[in-house]
Amino acid sequence: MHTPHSHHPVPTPEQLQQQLADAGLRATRQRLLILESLLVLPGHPTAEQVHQRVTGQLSSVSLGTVYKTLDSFVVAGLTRRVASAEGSRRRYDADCTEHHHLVCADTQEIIDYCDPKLDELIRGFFADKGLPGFQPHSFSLHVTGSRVVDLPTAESAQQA
Amino acid sequence: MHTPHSHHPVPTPEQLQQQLADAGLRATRQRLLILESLLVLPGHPTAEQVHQRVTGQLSSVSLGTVYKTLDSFVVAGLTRRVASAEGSRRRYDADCTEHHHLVCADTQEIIDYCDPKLDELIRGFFADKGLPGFQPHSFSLHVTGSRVVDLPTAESAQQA
DNA sequence: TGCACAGGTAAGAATGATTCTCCGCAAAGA
DNA sequence: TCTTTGCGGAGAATCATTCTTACCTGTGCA
Repeated sequence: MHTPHSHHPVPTPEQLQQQLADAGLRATRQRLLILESLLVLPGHPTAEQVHQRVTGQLSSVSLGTVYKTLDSFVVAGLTRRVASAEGSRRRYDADCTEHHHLVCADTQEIIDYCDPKLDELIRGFFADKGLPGFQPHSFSLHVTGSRVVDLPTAESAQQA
Repeated sequence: MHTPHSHHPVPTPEQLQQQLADAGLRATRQRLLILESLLVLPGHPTAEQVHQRVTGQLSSVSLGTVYKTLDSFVVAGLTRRVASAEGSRRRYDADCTEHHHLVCADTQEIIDYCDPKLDELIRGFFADKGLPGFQPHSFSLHVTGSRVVDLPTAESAQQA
C-alpha cells in the first residue's frame, strides 16, 4: 500500500548522524535537532515551527540558525522546499524522493503521498506526448482537498 | 492540441468588465488595468510585476492597491494564488479553470498547461484508488524542467 | 601543550514583501 | 441631492527572511 507516509517513525541519532555525514555536513547538536524535527513534525513545517520544537530541547538555538541550516540542507540535497500557494511562509520537506502532496484546504497541512503506479502513469503520459520546448525533470502532483475524519455513515450509525 | 496556453490573446475592455461584473466587483479603472495585466503578463506575475505594468498606463496606482485588489480577485474566485517553492514572492494566476503548471527551473517562469486527457487520467486514478481519510477536490500537476530553445541539431546545422 | 584555522552559532540589524490604518473621494441608492 | 458605502492612495506597521558581526569550538599540526 502506498498511502500517505506517516512520518513519525522516529529516527535514531545514528541515522541522523549518517544522513548529515552523507550530505557532507558536520553533525552539530543544532543540526541533529533541526533534522530530527523536520522528520518528526507533521505537515511540512515552517522554519518557525522547527525552531519552536528545537528550542524545546536546546533553548539557545536561534531562529537565524534554523533558517541557515535549513537552507544548507536544501543545497546539500537533504531537504527541499515545498511549493505552497497559501500563506507566505516557506515550508520544508525532509523527504527528497519524488513524491506528491495532499494539501488540506482547511488546515493547510501538507501530507506526503507516494505511489510508484502514479509516477509511472504520469511519466508515461509525458513520454508519449512530449512537450514542445520543455524538458521535464520531475513531477509533483498537488491534490487539494479536505480531510475526512471517518465520519459515521448511515450504516455504521445503524450498527450502534 | 493542448499545449501550454499562450495567454496574450489580449482581452477586450468589454470582456474585462464582464469578468468583474460576474465576480460581483465594481469595475474601476484600477481593477480593469490590474486584471488585464494579470491576463497579459506571461509566467504568472508577482504583485510587483503587475504594479509595474499598471503604472505604465496609470502612474498613480499604488502597490498597496495592487495587493488589495489581487486579494479581492482571489476571494471572488477570479484569480488564484500559485504554489511555488522558490523565491518568496507570491504569484498569481488569472486562470481559475483546472490546469497544470510547467515550472522552469532556470527562469522561475510558470507556464500554464492544460490537457483534459491528463485530467481524466489523474481523476480516474484516484477514483479507482480512493484515499483513506482524504477527499480530493482538485488536482494540479507541477512539472519541473527546463525550457529547450529549439537548439539546432547536427542535421539542421548541416543544412546551413 | 600551544597555536592558528575553518566552520558554526547567537544576537540583532537590515531588507523585502505584504498588510494595515487612516483619510479623502467617487459611486450607488434613497 | 444627501447619504451611505466602498475604493484607492500614502505611508506606517508587521512579518518573514537574510545579513553582519563577533564569539566559540573542535581540528590539524608544530
